[in-house]
Amino acid sequence: MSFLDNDINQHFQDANDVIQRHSDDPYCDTEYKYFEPPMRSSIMCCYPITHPFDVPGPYDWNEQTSWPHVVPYDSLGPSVTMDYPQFYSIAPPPRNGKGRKKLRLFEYLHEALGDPNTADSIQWTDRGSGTFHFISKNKEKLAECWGKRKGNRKTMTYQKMARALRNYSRTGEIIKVRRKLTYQFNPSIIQRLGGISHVIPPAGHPGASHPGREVLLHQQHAPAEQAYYGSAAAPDWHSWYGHFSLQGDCDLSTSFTSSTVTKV
DNA sequence: GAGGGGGGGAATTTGC
DNA sequence: AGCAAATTCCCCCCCT
Repeated sequence: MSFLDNDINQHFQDANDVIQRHSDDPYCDTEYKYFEPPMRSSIMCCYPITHPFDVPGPYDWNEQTSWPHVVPYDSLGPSVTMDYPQFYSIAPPPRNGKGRKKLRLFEYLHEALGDPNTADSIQWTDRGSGTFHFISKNKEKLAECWGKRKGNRKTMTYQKMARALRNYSRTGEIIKVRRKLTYQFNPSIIQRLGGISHVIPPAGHPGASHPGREVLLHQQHAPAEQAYYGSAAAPDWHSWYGHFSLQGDCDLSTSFTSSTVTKV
């Protein structure tokens, strides 16, 4: 168990505790829906998985050619234009909540991704790989909503929210995908938040135990889709990370070869 | 050149 | 009080 995993485990143990305590709260409560963590069942209902191994995951550590293609950015449904005014009617959060951990941004984003009401602001690009993107038109609304939920003094903007997201690159909780407004969750984050990413780096896998390495994935056909780390030290779960790309721009099975990965 | 998106340094604020 | 996380401000770069 890596240092990162221990830390994340602690966070999610706490989150689960809270979820258990509030399991009677209706997730569909529009006024306070973002005050409380979503019910586990609510999250899971978004991911109709009956068995974790029924669904091929993108993070098969041994079979690099087995990853499914992902949803093309351009093929996103018409939901991006849907209007859900209730989503933004969110009151400030209660201060000094006792026995409750601070809501993390990635938790909020994951929550938003599981809520159809936020589909006009944030959507899964590929749920299986934990990749999501913001809708340019409404990303500021989501950011504003996040700021309100946190009770910030000033209005949250996408730029500021993105700054926080970039900080996640250092911890590896979320990394930036080299595509506009697109980010990717660490699979362990997805799994613990109730997602479908079921593949966990094996105990002996470098991604589970050696933080600090950096990787730059050079993909032959679609450099614009590269996932990459910046200069900051990032955890080395780059195997799952580097494996990701987007259908239509890059063929995973052909692009990810030993010769295409450069360790910086 | 303008605008949007992205990256990051640094200081500050906030909550645990 | 100390720390982690997030916020805020700022500047810069790249791309279209």
